[in-house]
Amino acid sequence: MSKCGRKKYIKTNLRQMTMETIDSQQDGSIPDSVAESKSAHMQTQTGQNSIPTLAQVATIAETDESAESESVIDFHKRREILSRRPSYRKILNDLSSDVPGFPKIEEEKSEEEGTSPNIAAMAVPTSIYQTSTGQYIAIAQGGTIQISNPGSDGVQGLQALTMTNSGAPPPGATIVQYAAQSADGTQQFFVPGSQVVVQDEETELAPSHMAATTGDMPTYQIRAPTTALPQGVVMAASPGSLHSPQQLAEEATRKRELRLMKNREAAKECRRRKKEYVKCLESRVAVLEVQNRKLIEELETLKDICSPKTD
DNA sequence: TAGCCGTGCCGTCAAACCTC
DNA sequence: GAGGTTTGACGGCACGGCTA
Repeated sequence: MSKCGRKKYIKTNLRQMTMETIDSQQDGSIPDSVAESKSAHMQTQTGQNSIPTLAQVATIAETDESAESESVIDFHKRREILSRRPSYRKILNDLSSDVPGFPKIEEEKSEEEGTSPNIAAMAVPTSIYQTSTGQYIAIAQGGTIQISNPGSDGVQGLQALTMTNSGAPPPGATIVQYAAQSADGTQQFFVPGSQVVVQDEETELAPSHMAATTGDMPTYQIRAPTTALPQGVVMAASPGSLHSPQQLAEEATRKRELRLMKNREAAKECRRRKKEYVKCLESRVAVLEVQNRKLIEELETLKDICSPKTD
């Protein structure tokens, strides 16, 4: 196993165990089948070159069963337990409903509500957000977005970025998805159908996401479609206008690019949520530890009060 | 200083999950 | 059930710390 694979395997196990711990906290017990499958999972770590999938883990654990009927039942049990868990947001919101004051991952606001769907809403009543890079983003009623750099004090000195993100795009508009500077997500720019957005050659060499991660903001130009398109720019075409196999291939490529771009952004957002989720769990652990200490102290105090009576 | 190791982040794929 | 969303898994890269 490569070092990378080893690292990821450890991470995977860690998460697996963490999730089981959470479940056991909620249920009050760890199911036997989980423990079994976990041990099977751990066994594979020492002598195997490949990382077992959940199904493989279940299969490995299954071989240990003596009774066939039991193994079938356990297999399904394990499959249920090891099957995909609810999203981080769902888990966290479930937890937050149990524990008052526990932070919630906000449901993403739809665009008509005036907030960018990919900016973390931090349960602040005002429409001012801070990105992971420290930038402040304020969203005005009219959909105007203002951005200030972390260097400026608070939200003062905001610079207006003329952009509307409410309502439906105008008819025939081309939606251009644009990777923002941070991993906070994407913004959509509606461009009239007679024009296209072209990334400048300087930033074109590296993909936009690379520029985003390196901190170099990609720049774009709006051009007429008659001009030669640089590499990497894919024009959208209406499905009815496709005739030749080449056009079909281009359409397929365009769809694939779109899908990859969306998934790229989704993966970023998922990782952000995961981090937030882990942070929330850590803070919950801290709170519970404090509670636990207080209860122990209280118990000791009560013991002290009660003990003279028994003597 | 080169090599190794651990860690973090990213893009992609695939499958589970969700919504309509 | 189709299509979109979410997330686990994987490979790759970059970077910093450690050691011979």
